[in-house]
Amino acid sequence: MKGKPADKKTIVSTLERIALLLELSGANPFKSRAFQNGARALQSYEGDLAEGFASGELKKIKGVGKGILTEVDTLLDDGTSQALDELEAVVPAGLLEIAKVPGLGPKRVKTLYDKLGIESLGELEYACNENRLVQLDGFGAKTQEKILKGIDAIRRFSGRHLLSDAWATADQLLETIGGVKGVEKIELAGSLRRRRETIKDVDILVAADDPASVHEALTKIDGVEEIIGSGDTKTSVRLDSGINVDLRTVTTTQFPFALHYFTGSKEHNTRMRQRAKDRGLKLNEYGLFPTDSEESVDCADEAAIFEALDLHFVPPELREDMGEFDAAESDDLPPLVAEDDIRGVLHNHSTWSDGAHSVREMAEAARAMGFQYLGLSDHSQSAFYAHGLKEDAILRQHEEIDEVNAAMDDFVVLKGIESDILADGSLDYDDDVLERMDFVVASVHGHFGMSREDQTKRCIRAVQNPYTSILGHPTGRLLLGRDGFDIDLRAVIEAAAEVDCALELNANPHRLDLDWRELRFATRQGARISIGPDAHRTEGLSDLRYGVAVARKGWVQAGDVLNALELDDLRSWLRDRRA
DNA sequence: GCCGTTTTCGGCCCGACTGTTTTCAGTCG
Repeated sequence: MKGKPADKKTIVSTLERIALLLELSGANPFKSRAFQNGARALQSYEGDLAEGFASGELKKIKGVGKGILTEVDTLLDDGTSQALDELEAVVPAGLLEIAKVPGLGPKRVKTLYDKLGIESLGELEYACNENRLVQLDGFGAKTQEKILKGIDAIRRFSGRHLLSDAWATADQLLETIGGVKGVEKIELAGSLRRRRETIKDVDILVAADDPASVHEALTKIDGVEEIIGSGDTKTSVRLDSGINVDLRTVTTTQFPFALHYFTGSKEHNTRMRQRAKDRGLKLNEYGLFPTDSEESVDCADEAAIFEALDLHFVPPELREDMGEFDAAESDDLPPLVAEDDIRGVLHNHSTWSDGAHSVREMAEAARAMGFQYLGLSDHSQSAFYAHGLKEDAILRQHEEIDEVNAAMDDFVVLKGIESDILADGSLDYDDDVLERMDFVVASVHGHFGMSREDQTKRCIRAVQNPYTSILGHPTGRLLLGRDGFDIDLRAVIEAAAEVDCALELNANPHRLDLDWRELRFATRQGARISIGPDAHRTEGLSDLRYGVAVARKGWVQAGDVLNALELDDLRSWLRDRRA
């Protein structure tokens, strides 16, 4: 069936789908991995895939060979993939769902399908209730019970959690378990330490004299709903919030190796191990071993492990095998932005639109956090749902801001607006109103369903408007809720960089938009990033920490961040932008 | 399927835990 050309995202996800289907079809597992690797390699390819294919650049990428290029070719041409079509003809779609049940991998999913004809979650549940799994080789009563629980959990929880929720849970656990007698070291590991935007489970690593008491402490914590598993070195529990916690114990000597290992990512670890192997060493969670030796190389901390493999220290946020090895080899790792670098915040709401606190309350809270300025950007007139401001309300709000400013000599409230970007890409007020603003955040709040082409044009027009200081939450996504709207994001980023319009990294934990994967592209184009809390109450200001965390993950430096500027520098930047 | 300053064939990261076994396969991270 002829279709339209696939974009990069579709091509990457198609290759990943092929990899999973290959596993489920019982093919050579290395073939499946090859497709996974190929998908990853293309994902991190900076250029345009169609151009790269035409010029022969894609052929040079490690992990992309003849077989994968064949699929890419047809996907680029008409969006089809013969490999995918053939696999989908053989493997029922429901098996992909079933593979998400904890404890069920490709082998068992295949067994269930081959022996019992199970090809959907519902059928699986029915078969468990009919006690039909126990008759199969390798299955037993406990497995059946576990699968039923897994199906239930999938339905109750998406299985993933916001960075903010997982982080808050982890902070509490670190305090409680860190207080257990005999605990020498305790650290967060896993995707939470890497600051991924959503988290599957909280990983905690402990070095302790008496591991058993540490494991016991976790199982006794308030809010433990189920103990999933418990051994000498690992305990897993599910909290009533639905968050899973994995606790591992090691010795003090092993700690740095285990911390690195359990921090991941899996892809980063694979590269590290290969790198160790290339140097005649074996790396695992217990140490770094020369060939034929039981004695590990001595490493006091993670930095020493990197050093032993001729690398500079890679901050956890960057460990995604997305360029950190090249940078760590050549000492090109950037100094990442830190919370201390932030001088103020530029996207906030007050009671004038849909916020919960007044101008003065927001200002005092921001000042107490050590900021120099607060940019107030209430909603614009088209945003009826959020009590957007008409022109006369803007005038009155500005009077109130002047009063608040007059009462503070070491802090400034900047006059801004979060202007809806209308369907045609224009802003929500006439120029003479925008002229009165210190800054403008322009955001899409409606017409999400426009075509990719029109949406792209719309946002490019908005960033090219000299009154637009910042493009707000550029994709409109809500994590675990809805995908961003269809848009050629890179084209918008390039357009913004061209005219020096800043891009927002919205720090609200539900958004974290711009995505960290795009931040590096944006800063390379020279675009400024505004880390905005989008606070609707004073407490919301502290969401900034999630924004900074994700900015770090996107290789952002203080010099890239608009609101790391001192007030005077920010003001002149805003003036220049408009000029 | 991909890769190769020992290779065009024969590898492809490694270990813990679980549940099923009676020495191990499958799953997970």
